[in-house]
Amino acid sequence: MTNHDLAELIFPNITKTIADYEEMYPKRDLAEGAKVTRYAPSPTGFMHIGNFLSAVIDYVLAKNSEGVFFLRNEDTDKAREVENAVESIMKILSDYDIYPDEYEYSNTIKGEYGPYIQSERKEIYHTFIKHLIEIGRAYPCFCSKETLEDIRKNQELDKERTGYYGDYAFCRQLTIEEQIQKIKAGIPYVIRFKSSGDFNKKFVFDDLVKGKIELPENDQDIPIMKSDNLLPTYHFAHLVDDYLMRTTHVVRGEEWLSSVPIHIDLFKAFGFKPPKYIHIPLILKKDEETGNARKISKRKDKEASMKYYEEKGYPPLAVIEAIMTIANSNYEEWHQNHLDLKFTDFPFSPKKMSSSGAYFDLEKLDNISKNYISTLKKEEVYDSVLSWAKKYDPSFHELLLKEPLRSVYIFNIEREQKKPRKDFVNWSSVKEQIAYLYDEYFFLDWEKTYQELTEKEDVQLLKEYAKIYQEFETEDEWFTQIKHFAEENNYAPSPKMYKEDPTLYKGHVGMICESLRHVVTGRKESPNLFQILKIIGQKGLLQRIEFYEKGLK
RNA sequence: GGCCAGUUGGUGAAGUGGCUUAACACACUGCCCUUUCACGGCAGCAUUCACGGAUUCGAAUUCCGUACUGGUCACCA
Repeated sequence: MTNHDLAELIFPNITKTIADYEEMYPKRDLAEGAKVTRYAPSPTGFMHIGNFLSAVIDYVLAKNSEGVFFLRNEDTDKAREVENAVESIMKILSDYDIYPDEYEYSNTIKGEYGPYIQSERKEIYHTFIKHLIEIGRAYPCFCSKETLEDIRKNQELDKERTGYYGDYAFCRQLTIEEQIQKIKAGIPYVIRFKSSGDFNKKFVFDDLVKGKIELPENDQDIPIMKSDNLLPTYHFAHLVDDYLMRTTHVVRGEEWLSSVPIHIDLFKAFGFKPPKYIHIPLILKKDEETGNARKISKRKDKEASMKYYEEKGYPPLAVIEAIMTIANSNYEEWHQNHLDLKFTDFPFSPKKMSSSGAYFDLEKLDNISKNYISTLKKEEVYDSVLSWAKKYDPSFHELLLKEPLRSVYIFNIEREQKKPRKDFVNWSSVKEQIAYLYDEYFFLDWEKTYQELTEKEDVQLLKEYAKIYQEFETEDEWFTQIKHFAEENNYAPSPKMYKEDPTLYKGHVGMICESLRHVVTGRKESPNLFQILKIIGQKGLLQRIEFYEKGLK
């Protein structure tokens, strides 16, 4: 009995060889230096911001070098899979202007290196495993979950390293006859990789972010094929897929760093050259309870999901800017100097990436987003708010549709100037910012409208002003009039005059403006009053003053 | 516990032996501008790079040790 017999017993239907596949998936015909990257999520229907970061880096790396970026569906864990996961991933990516060159879902396939769905690559994996068995580098393991658990407990008790290695690798010592006999007896088994390393020996690994790291050699006989569905584990799929798909750069989270020895051992067993690795830092968050940094969590942190940014209505480019700043902190500066270029043109450098965990700072994102929105044209703002509201605020959407001109006008207040206002952080905050201009919201609820204000305004004075209010062409004219009005009512026409001798006046013109603003907008701050008054007109002004007065009692 | 990594201000960080009296951005504070808020302008905000020791004429930057933090140790990726 030989390894060959064992291999034939386990994989009787596998007739292709590794060489066959190498021929089917030849070296990619790309220019020198072109990078082949991939985004390889498991289809759980949830995109974590850390995964998104790696996808963005993958994409930039590929586009930057005229390489290829492909999407691979890692669906070997059938228990966690959700429907249409790939479509939804493609959708999210496209929201951010990221388009994989190669991908596959339902009946659509693009690219020559597929299938891009792991569960459809079973035969390929089996071919590689069969080879490993034939050369004596893989074996069936019949240990039950309970046995494995026992081994671990004993190791912990003896203060030994945990795992399936050395003398603990019981099934490694089985003879081929025993193995064949057990298989024939129908005992379930996994296939394990026969490791070749010595844990006490180190090798140097060059990570593109972290630089040279000394790691122990791999002596763990890890499972490479699962017993129930005969699909490979991550480690083995990574080897086969990234080899055959000719991936040059693997971008993944730092949590993978500790499995690098396994991957290197695996590549060595086949005599393949491993890809370059870019282990990106984890995205962290300060834990409220402990005050320590911790990995941003899917369960606890809403901002861990890319869905959050869509719901809040952050413009995709603002999110990209924030993400790119984590990738390379000089991104913002570069972007400022190259406003005409896209993020894919950014010369991302793994070396410059911080090697410690990064915080995704929501405050910073707000700032980036505010700045970005302030540069948009009024129509762009209108369109964006409209499409956001369509999904997340139907009544607001209706209103915007009903009054497009008025809305666009409102969005344009203090926009077309050198330094535009920065009132809008994201689309979901727009309504609150401008609600006072819509009667539908303003007259809804007195308490709510004036909740910010505590001081009582001089209604009589405002009524007097409303009487003489007229719509002027220019702001200067308008302001001259209100100055006169101030003087007539014993208010100083400028704050300076008032400051010189406050006893001479009841106040100054600025105070009248402030009162006006409070009553008209219900807020302590608002854009230019002149323009607001223009929008609501004298009638609107009177209505608002009366509304305010009524609610005072 | 083993292995690996990280530790620069309120925050994110630049920085790889002298050009650093530590860049930039966010936040914060003050002043100025202004009809208000915002925007903008100016100024302030780490005598110091977790701690201890070593190498060196010279260290945030190299080495050793300590502490703390994180990751990992699944038939999950």
